[in-house]
Amino acid sequence: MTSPTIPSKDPVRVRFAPSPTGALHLGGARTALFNYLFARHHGGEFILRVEDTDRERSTEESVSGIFEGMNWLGLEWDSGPFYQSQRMERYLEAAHTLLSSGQAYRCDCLPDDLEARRKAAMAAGLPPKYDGRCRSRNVPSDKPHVIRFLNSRKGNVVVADLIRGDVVFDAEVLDDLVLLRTDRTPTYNFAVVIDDSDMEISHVIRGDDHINNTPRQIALFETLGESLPFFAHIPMIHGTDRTKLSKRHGATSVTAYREMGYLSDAMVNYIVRLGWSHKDQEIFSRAELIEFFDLDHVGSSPSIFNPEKLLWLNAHYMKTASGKDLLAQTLPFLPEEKDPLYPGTKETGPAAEQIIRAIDEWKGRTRTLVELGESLQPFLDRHFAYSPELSKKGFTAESIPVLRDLAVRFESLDVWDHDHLAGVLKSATEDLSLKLGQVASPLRGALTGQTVSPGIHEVLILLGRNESLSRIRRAIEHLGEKP
RNA sequence: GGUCCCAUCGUCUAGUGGCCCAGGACGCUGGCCUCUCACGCCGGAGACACGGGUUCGAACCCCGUUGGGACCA
Repeated sequence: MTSPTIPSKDPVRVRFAPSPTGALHLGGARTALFNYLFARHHGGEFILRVEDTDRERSTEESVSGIFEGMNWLGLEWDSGPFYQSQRMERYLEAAHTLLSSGQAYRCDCLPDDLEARRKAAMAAGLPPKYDGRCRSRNVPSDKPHVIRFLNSRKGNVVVADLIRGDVVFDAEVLDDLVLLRTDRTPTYNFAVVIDDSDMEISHVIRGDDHINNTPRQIALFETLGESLPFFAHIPMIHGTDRTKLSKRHGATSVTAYREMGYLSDAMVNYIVRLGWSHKDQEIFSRAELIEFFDLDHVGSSPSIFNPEKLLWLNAHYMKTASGKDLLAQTLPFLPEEKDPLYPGTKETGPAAEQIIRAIDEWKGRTRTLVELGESLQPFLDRHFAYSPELSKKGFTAESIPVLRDLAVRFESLDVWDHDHLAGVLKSATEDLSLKLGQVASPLRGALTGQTVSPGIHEVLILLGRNESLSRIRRAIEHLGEKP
């Protein structure tokens, strides 16, 4: 790779320009993130532009989905959203300016004809591009027609890509591309160039699926007399089968990951490391990302989405977050409790403190908010069910004496804290000639209905004396009922 | 089919001619810790696609091959 002295074109103005034809997927989110970080790093401006000229495929749902995804990831834009659909007269005007200066012309070739001629050219071993028939035909403006760019570019067009180095295209393969369709709507390449130059974009950072469009756009910029932005084409994100990420690779929209219990910070940290690196560092705070991010360490080969690593990052962010910070994000993953142990489990509710403590005990053991929500269940609901796993682990009628013994000791314990509880368990263990596990395990079953939980002392504290005792009594009853 | 891009452990990557018989991370795996499950800690297996050059020296530079991908059709 050639080396990039990253030019500092001042001021830095970048844009994220999604087509609202679907949700914000991982690749789009990463493109948005790179643009955002580049802007923040250089103190520039991050512009959001919605490329919705394709009225057939663009939807309101997609637009709001994209905004929602960006908001969730914390990618705040500084200006926009601008909609191409609201700039139609601008494209029309620009096309007519080119027309009157002789840099564009009307063409009324029919699609079928074009196709036939293209095939003929291919058969003759020529490139299948537009043959320029209408260049000098002077098609009258009252006939249905498209407006074509009169491409007079000769030689090579080189894209001085900040990531790939010089990418050379032969101008011969460039077409007289359509600027305006018969229905007066602009084509993608035309609208993009008009917008990028009107918005004075300094750096075009986009997926490399657009690199083949770039020489056409450059030819347009030049004809328009506009200075070129810098281009940076970032590699794609592929699915496990190494093809472009799409629906068949499972969840692709970023908001789907929010619903699966992923944290925004984890998601951002994961996608930023796809194609970008900063030495050996894996974990980045938002501030570090802004401080370190630049284009010189963006790689040029495509990467494959790896859900395992995302999961690991999510677990990392969960265990390092405070229970307090996790509370609001966790609440949506708790079912509506019918008989909450802690009433008012709202963020500001009276039980918030209790929930936070439970989250703090659990967050290091679960990898997503969904798992966290499930794990919290026995602590929120006094009508939890006993897991079928329990009896396999020795939670049987034989546990009754141990539980009875513990109940007596707990009733007379004066201070309900970690040290005193540990003391009780220790003496019970010794008096009964058991191992700690043989006491803790049935107790865990009685208190949570589960075979796994945070440390047994923490569970006792979380539930408190009354709830702990009532659960122990209930367990004795439950086990006694067994034949 | 045409144009363009890409190529380091399974995956994300460090590496910009000597520091590399290639480092980190996820995953996998052996162990320690331990009341369960996690976490954490210590260890292990695991890669420079291939072939030619250039050079005293190449993962790094050049050419080709192969493989993959994107776009257009």
